[in-house]
Amino acid sequence: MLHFQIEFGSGLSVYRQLVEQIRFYIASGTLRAGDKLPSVRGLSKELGINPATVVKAYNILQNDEVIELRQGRGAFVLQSEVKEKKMTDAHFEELDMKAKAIALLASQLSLSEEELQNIVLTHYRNITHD
Amino acid sequence: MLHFQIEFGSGLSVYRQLVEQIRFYIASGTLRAGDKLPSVRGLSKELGINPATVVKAYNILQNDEVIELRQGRGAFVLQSEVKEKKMTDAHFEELDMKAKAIALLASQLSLSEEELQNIVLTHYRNITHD
DNA sequence: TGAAGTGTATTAGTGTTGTAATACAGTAAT
DNA sequence: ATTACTGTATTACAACACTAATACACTTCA
Repeated sequence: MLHFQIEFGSGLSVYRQLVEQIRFYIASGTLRAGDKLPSVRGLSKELGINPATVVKAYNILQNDEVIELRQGRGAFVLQSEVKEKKMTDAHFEELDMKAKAIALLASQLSLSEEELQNIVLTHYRNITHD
Repeated sequence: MLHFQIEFGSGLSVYRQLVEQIRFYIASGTLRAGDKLPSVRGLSKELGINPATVVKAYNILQNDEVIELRQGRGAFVLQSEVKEKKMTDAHFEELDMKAKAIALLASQLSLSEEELQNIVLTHYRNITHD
């Protein structure tokens, strides 16, 4: 059973969080090619958000050829492989900013170096190792 | 010389990015108590953003008692210590989401486990070690 | 056939975010 | 006093994010 976690005070819009999480599930192998995603109405009800918000997320993923939408059928995963991105300056800046943010949060929560490392690497291995 | 990096397509609003980066500079010791922040007009011009956006970021930080705004003088850092947060479920979810996002990005950019670990830990040590 | 489930589309309204232009008020240096 | 720097405040505007309600069209299954 798929589980989505939406943070409402995070500053990141709901549809972007959805896109990000679905991408992660595909990259980590939890969702594979051909798998069916939750229906627009079902997911919107489960998360307490508007159907149009789910539609927006699904449309973005369809546009990126990550999923396919079939009227009357549902939404289905197209790719199970991770598309690689070219390493650009912009990508590095993005990564660096995310790293700064997570390091700051971890320090504020008094996490040790090992705990922080553990959380990040667990997710990384989840994606790459499978 | 302070340097701010704003990502416009990131989905995170400009004022939030500013708040986040200033918090990081304070936590890492680059900015210390009593230090003067860039002026509203100066920073808005440097970053090519609207003065009101800088004002919004500064007001949030003032509200959190991180900086102090003095009319005619400028903006000054109040604290140089990092306020610790209690570890709540919400905080853990936030950390976990950030970890997922950074792990996914790193894998898409073909970064090795060591490279990812290096970037995150460098920032973490930058904050905690000083 | 009919019902229940899918995605699709439209319109309207609200709140947030950021821009733009302008004016006011306090501080510091000359 | 004057000048040039500070933060403060207001109003208007545009784009984005999300909600709400409604209707349409396709698919599946009993």
